[in-house]
Amino acid sequence: MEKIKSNISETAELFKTLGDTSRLSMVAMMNRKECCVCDFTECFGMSQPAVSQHLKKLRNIGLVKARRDGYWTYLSLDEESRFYDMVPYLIGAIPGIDEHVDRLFSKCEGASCC
Amino acid sequence: MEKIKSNISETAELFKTLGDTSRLSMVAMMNRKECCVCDFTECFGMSQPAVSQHLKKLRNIGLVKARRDGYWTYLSLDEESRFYDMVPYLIGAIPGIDEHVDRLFSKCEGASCC
DNA sequence: ATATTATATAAGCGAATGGTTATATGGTCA
DNA sequence: TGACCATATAACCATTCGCTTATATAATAT
Repeated sequence: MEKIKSNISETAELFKTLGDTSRLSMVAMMNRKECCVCDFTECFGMSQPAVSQHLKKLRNIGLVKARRDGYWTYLSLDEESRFYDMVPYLIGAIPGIDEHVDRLFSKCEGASCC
Repeated sequence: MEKIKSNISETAELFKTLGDTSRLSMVAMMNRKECCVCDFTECFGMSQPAVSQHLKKLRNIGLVKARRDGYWTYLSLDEESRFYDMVPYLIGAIPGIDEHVDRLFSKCEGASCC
């Protein structure tokens, strides 16, 4: 009974978290491959703390996990997440998403991790 | 090019709008059948202006349309909306949604439109 | 006309959001 | 050790959110 209610609010929380252009784009990128924090700062032209705070929200709902390797931290969709299976559909529903993600990745060729 | 970007932000806007438990529940109810404003005030125990403002957001993104009949205004998902086809999937992805919507509808039996 | 009913809008308020700059953390390398 | 790098966190600020109360609007009904 209460579990149902919490399912609703958890799903609402997912949508809320995806309801930001930057985070939605990040998830779209991670839906294609693992990404480095510096990829995001590079291709969004966004400050490092801003990226870090967006990623924190994505980690907080369990959608994204982090892996550290030397200097860099790599982010990817967490296949343990209850939302994991929804992501490809949600992202796939965005018209022109493939071109958008292409363009974003082409912008982060200068990122320090590359 | 710019069109793609706007697709992203429009989709983000959709998620943001659905990222609220009340609005998500309203959409889940309308996904089953047309609803009256007073249904919502009744089953959410929410004030009339609060409901009205939530509905305005749903109408602003074109997801919901209104039909007036005498005293009452009836709301439903707008089949003209670019998001219309996504709704059943998005709602269907919420665990236990059917029971939740059942419970909500059972709460609005006292609504003035009935 | 006037009263009544459902709904919309306006104004105000506390809380949350998303950015900023400054600083802390923690791994790497000389 | 100490300097350096990527990332996280803290503190702050302007804007947005979601509610409230009060009032406006528009369709009945008497």
